[in-house]
Amino acid sequence: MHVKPCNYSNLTKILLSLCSKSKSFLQTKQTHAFAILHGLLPTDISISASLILRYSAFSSPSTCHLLFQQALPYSRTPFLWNTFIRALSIARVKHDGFQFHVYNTMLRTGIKPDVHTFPFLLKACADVFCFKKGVEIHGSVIKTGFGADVSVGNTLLLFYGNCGGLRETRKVFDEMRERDVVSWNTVLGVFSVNGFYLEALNFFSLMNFSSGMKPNMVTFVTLLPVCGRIGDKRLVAQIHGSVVKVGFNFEVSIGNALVDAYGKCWNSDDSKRVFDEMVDKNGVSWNAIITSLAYMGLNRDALDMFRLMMDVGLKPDSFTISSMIALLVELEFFNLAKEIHGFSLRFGIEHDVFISNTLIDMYAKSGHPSAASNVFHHMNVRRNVVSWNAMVANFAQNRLELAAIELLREMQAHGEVPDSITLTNVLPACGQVGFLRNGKEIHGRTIRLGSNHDLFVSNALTDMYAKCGYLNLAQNVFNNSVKDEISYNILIVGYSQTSEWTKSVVLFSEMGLIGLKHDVVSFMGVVSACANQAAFKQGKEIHGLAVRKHFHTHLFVANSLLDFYTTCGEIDTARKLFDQIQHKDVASWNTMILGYGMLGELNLAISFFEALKEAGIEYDSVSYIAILSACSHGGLLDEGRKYFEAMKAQKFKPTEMHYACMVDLLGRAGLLEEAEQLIKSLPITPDANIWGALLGACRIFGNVGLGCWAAENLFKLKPQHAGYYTVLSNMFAEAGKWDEANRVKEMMKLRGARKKPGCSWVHIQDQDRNVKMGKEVRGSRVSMDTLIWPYTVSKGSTPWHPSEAGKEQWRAGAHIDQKPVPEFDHFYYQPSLAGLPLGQYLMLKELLSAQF
DNA sequence: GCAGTCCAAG
Repeated sequence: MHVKPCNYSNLTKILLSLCSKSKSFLQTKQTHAFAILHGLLPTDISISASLILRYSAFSSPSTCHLLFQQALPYSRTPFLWNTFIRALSIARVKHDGFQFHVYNTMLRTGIKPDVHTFPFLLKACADVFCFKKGVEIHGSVIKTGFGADVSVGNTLLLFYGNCGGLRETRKVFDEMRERDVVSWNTVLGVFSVNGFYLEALNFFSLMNFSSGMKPNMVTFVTLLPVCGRIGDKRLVAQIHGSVVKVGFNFEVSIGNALVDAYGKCWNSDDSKRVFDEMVDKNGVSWNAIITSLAYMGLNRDALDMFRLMMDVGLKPDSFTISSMIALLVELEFFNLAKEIHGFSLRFGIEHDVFISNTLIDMYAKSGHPSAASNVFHHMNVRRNVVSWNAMVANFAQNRLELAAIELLREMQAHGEVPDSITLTNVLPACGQVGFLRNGKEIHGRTIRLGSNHDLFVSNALTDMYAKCGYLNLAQNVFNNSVKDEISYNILIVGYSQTSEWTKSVVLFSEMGLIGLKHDVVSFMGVVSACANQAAFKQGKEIHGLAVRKHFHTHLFVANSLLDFYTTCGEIDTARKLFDQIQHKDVASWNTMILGYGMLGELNLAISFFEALKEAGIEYDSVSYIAILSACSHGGLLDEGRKYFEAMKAQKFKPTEMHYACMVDLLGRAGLLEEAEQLIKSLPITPDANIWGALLGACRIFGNVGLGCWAAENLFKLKPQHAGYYTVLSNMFAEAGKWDEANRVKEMMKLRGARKKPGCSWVHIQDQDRNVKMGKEVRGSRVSMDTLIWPYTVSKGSTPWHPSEAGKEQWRAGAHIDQKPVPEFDHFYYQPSLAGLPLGQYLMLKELLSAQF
């Protein structure tokens, strides 16, 4: 048998081509060692070049550099230089523009660039959006006379197209001496990726009908996504016709593009038909049909198609896996998504930036922020901007706002440039914690980035300002942007919690007038606006509208209505609505408990709380706030203590709000010392609500000493809050200590604390009357958000009253002239429970009022 | 040359 003499050079080349197919780092390293062992490396430049390219695929620019340096100087031909430049681009050496340094070194060494050098350099510029460098290289192209070369011209087109200079692209195209089909396709692609879809279509007809250039397959593959983007079914069908005419319809890539394009214009029948009729199918075809179905919202069909793909015995690739996980996250099938991830591990395709990104998203959306971080930190592929964005979203959506804001800094330190999606992700975090300064900074950035007119961005900005309590700034962004339903909802909800609540109602009706549809959030916002101000008439009208439009059955809207009727004192109506809600959630129950507590129906409050425990609904810490506040309203000391102990015995950790309730409960029962002890032994720093409760109690019982202590702490926390000064001053006055009383008033003036005039809307016998607050309001419906303390008189249970002296004064109405009504944001007066936990809302309010 | 990941109101 004749054995061919072994040619190690050829063998290495074969091995390298195998490495290219298997994409195995280990094999590449083994081949590298093999080449060194057989003395091929410093001399054989074709092997050096191949290895450099192989390593570039694993983002190892340093190894590429080493291989290049090891190559003997005389063997460094333009070919090797070009390969090195190209490898650096593939390895994505972005930050330092090392390619250009290499190019300059090449020129200095006396090597003349050849016809391949410029395309590689221009491609590098296009990839890293380096406009200045590209223009410079364009200059060298002209100087060296390579401008006439069609492939150089084509990369120039690509460069100018990528870096956004559409005018320049056209100019280069028009000035090209020679054009081939690639030139036409490149411009077509440039139009397509930059969103100039109509221009792309015009350009295609120019090519097809006027230039005499015959479109090739690439032309159609580039054109079809454009048709899909435009969403024109007839256009896709037309292109489909042309494709059939020139006989490209049996090509896999054309079939794939057709499946996708039909899907994008919501033509599921033709999308499926093209897929079924494809003679040749590859993985892309299956991915295309799966993503098309998912795009059209046919999630179940997409899932079935994935199963079919597995049944046929096709191996899913990273495209399949990432889109399947995204699909399952959308369906909230988190367990199934994890299973699919397991699949990908088995197939060894988890090292993909797309898969990692979807995994981050999956864990974030399923409420496992640390698992998401874990994926992020252990990614063994290069993170891209989407990875960072997903992480920012992970933090922002899982109540780790500070981490989200911090990550924005960190990503820049890692050389990643935030895009408009990053900013839309951080903005909610800024709003959530009331970081106005950071929010404004980001606003500035969006303007510099030119993305402030992006609907997502402008909505996020509006929301951020609204959440920070700057409705004027929110309105400003709103006025200067395009608006959709969400923009309106943001402002409706934003105004609903303020004194300008009527703007919510105005925006609500304006929405209808300009043809935008109200949705659940619009109704929720406007009802809660009415609830906050006890605007009974408007609220009832909107309730009527909600019924007509069938929104009243939606849980969130129903909860807002409950809140509305309870704050308006219409507890019986609230009860009727409550009974009609089919699937009540914990907020529905909490609202009722708080409502009954507020109106002094203590037995009902307690029986509702007990019923909630029985109902099999997971009650939360807000439920305890509601029942504790009911107990303190009714002076039910023992019950309150019992519930507080029961709560601690469970998994609930008492928050500031719970302690405030307890201080209030003890204080009103006259157990001021015990309240004092409780505050001193707190495991947390007492907040304004806790001190406020103590101050209120001291005021009732005329305990000036303790009251001073509470007030001092309040002054530290909220120096601008007029209410606290007033209460303290009045306490001194009642104790006959006029000097001290005046001193407190002086202090208040000095610190610039302003009092706000108070007034309350009382509805008596369906008549709206604006009355001065403080009158006996027995049996009427009262909005209590401006009262100093809740003054409720109930039938049926033991009424609780302020101290006799205080009561007398109250009855006489003497305080109306003497005492300004302080704005006192104690939690009783903010009974907005709809949808979200009260505690959180108040914490936010607290943060919002903090000075920056 | 085709396909996939991240974003706003509650």
